[in-house]
Amino acid sequence: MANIQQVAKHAGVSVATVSRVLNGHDKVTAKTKLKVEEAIQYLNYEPSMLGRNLRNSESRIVLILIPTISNPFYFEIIKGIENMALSQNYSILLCETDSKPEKEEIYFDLVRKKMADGIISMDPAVNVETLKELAQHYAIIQCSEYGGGIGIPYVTIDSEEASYRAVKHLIQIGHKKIALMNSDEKFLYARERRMGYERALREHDIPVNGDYIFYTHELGFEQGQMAMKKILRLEDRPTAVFAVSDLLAIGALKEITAAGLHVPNDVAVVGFDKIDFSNMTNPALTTVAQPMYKMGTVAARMLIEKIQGKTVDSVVLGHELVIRESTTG
Amino acid sequence: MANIQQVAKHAGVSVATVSRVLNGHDKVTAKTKLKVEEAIQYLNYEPSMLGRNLRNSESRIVLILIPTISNPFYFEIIKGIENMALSQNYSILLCETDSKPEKEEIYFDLVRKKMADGIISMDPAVNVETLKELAQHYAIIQCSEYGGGIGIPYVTIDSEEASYRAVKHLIQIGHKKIALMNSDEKFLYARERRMGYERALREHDIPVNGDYIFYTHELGFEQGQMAMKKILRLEDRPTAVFAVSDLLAIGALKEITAAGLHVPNDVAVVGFDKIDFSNMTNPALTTVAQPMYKMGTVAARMLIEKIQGKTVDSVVLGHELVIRESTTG
DNA sequence: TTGTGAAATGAAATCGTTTACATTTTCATC
DNA sequence: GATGAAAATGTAAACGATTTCATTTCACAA
Repeated sequence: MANIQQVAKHAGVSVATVSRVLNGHDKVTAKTKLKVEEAIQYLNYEPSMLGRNLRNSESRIVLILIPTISNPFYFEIIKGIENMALSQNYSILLCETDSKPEKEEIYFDLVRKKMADGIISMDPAVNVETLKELAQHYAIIQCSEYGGGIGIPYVTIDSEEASYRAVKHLIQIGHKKIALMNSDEKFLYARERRMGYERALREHDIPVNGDYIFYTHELGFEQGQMAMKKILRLEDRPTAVFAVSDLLAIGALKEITAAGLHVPNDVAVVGFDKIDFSNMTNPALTTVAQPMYKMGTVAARMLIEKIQGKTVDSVVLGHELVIRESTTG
Repeated sequence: MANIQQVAKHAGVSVATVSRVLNGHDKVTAKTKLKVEEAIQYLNYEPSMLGRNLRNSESRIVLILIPTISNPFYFEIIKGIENMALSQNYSILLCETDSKPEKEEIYFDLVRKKMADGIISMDPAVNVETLKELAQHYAIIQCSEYGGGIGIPYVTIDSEEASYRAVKHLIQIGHKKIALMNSDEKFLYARERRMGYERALREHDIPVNGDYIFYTHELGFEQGQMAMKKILRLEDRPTAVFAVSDLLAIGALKEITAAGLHVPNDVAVVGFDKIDFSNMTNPALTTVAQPMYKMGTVAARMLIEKIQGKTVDSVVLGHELVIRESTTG
């Protein structure tokens, strides 16, 4: 609980000198450095970030905005962000918005009040207007989910292409009746993924059937179950389902099995995200892998550069289709 | 980017008065209050937490220490902590230790450097010595996992009793050959859960068979698979498995199915934690539910009281056995 | 010995608040 | 209108660091 004054006094030097040995930017004699270090040791001194932060007008904290902590999709991204941030002496504040503007506002306030130096937003439901306004004064990066054309740098994958390749895989193993389990098309990625789905179908002369396209309110397990129930009731039942999230796909899996049908013999299933759990199901899920860890590190690096006042460009990363039992048996 | 000085000037009052309307503790005339509020509005002023925090010697940030963010077990607890914290104007820094002392040290340093006001530790692998030493100067609460007798308040459940009831359930539906999939007994909860397991067996005159007890290094899916492989190779194969975490149990589930056996007809499975996924598997998992959200709110309340200098007592909460398909078909 | 420039150190301002204490204003009372 | 207590406001000192600028120290050459 000592402060820099006491260290200075104890070492017989000025506070400036103590600060210099603390930060190591400036030169000090080996002898005085030793004196100061002894005093630090003796007094068990730890520099207070509160003082330092005020003086430097920074908090060295970055905010991560996610809709909910329980979606495993975010794990690897968060790890990527965290590791990059830590290496640059930043800490991360993980913020669940629950897709509620009130909670969002609480966290936005944190940056307005200088408690955070910047934001990485992964919340597709974020209030774009506020974000835009905030971006004029503070460092903001969009990760994975993004609003296009609002002038905020983002890092993401090519959703349309990923979706195209997933559906093409289903076509190539013989499916023609392929359902799409999509989320609300107010989200850009949902529109892109439908376009990829349609492109794959068209390319193989399969007509797009509106009855095969389902929209869910959220991307969770229950929504997957509910949508699958509807799909199973269709009179001309699809033989394959492409779901835009693994949790949706896992819900479908459960529902198909519960109906006494077999995956993939009766219905094949493809998910999206390659969350850890997608490998734990029976059968293991075919899914699109996003380079999540990389997305995290890139987003963090971009944010830190933005904080430092540099201009940064958006980045589109690659993806990969992981073929497992839910399509190939 | 205005500061309190400029607001004061613009409103024609002193900074003290501005501070007073900001905080509302002290009395100000309705008229001056209006003037100040107008100035705040006009200048788009937001008080800086950096200045305030330094002056108040607090950061209003609490640390949550968890081994890994990808264990769903922690979700509800974290939500509980977060909501309670937010309601008291605290923010939470979620810290993954990966069970590595180096990372732990980074986060401990954050509280030493006053960047955080306290810690809620949920990491069973935490360095108890350092924690004990830290607890002499800073507010620390243990949640769910705890080292006993080290004088740091904790909130947890009665692991022994929960384990006892889970195993008793297996016995009551006719099982006699019950395997235990436990984690390393260097952890208190692991020892307690084995004791509960043994108590249930003894109470029904079933001898404890050392060959039926397995230890895993971590509590994940893969460890569950590996342990289950071993169990399936036993010549006198158990008819039931009690795993001390849901992820272990889910690994067991997958392995049993892969071996062409049926759950629960060939092998019944019980997990522990009632994570979201435990309901998404085929079959759904019987498991012990801990009152996670409550644990979180209680831990947060305890921590905040500790920060305020009050003395707090440890708390033991109730639990509940959730019976689903993996034991009853 | 003295002068010189470079290197090391110190003094004091600064970051943006809160608050103890001092001062002024207000207003009921005589 | 003077008096006084209570209410409102102002002044200035913290909080704990960093950094600019001024000053001292030092080594070395003349």
